[in-house]
Amino acid sequence: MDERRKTYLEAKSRVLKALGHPTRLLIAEELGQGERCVCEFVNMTGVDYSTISRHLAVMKQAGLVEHEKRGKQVFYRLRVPCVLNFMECVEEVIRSGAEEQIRMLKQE
Amino acid sequence: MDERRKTYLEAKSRVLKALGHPTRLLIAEELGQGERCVCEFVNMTGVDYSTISRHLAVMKQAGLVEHEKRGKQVFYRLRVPCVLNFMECVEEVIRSGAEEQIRMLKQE
DNA sequence: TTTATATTTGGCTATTATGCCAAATATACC
DNA sequence: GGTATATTTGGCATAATAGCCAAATATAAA
Repeated sequence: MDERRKTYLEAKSRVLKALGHPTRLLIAEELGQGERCVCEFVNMTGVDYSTISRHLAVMKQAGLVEHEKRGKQVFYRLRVPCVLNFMECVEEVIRSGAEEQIRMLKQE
Repeated sequence: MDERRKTYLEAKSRVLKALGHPTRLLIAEELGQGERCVCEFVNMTGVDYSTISRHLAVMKQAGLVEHEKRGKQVFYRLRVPCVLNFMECVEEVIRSGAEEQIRMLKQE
């Protein structure tokens, strides 16, 4: 496999990985509704500020979000909203997986 | 946050996480061209059979792939090909991230 | 039935990710 | 300036991932 493809696979998988955590996916989905401050994610999830802050850093690093400081608060937004379009297909994967499970159970 | 959403976020993030590794993403992309046996991924990547086998198990568990044994070989295929449609948007995230990096460099 | 090939699993180690607490920083408000 | 609020960072403990080797399993072929 050539080096270029390898590097590109790493970059692309970093983006997908940044969505591959329940809290970060929640953040992405919420940002789909518009910008949010860090505190809103803290309230919504009940996890520590420091944890949310680190999740946001992962998402920033992957290129998913950008932020802006206004007053005491920091507001985050989705840089590329098309990532939310993944969800329909992801849901299909889950449905299809569930059906498979059921089929397997019946067979045994 | 209600329990149902939490469970759903976990399922969805598991799917994205299963694509969030360079080797597994390569596997997904290759399967986009048609079914492949395990040995092909081993040859293509140079990583151990045992490692590829475990990556495939992660993808199976997430609902991304299914397999069929024929003779000595096991063939894998994508269960839900729409996951490959993510890539265009993922590439946009990367481009947009790169542009941001350049902008930041110029500012400093 | 022995042998060779393809794949998975057990076991281990090293690396990375997650999450908390406490401390640092930044900003508004008094 | 002092205080309160919002956020990030350092430090640490624990858990999860990734990858290898060796061994187990399955199947075909000799």
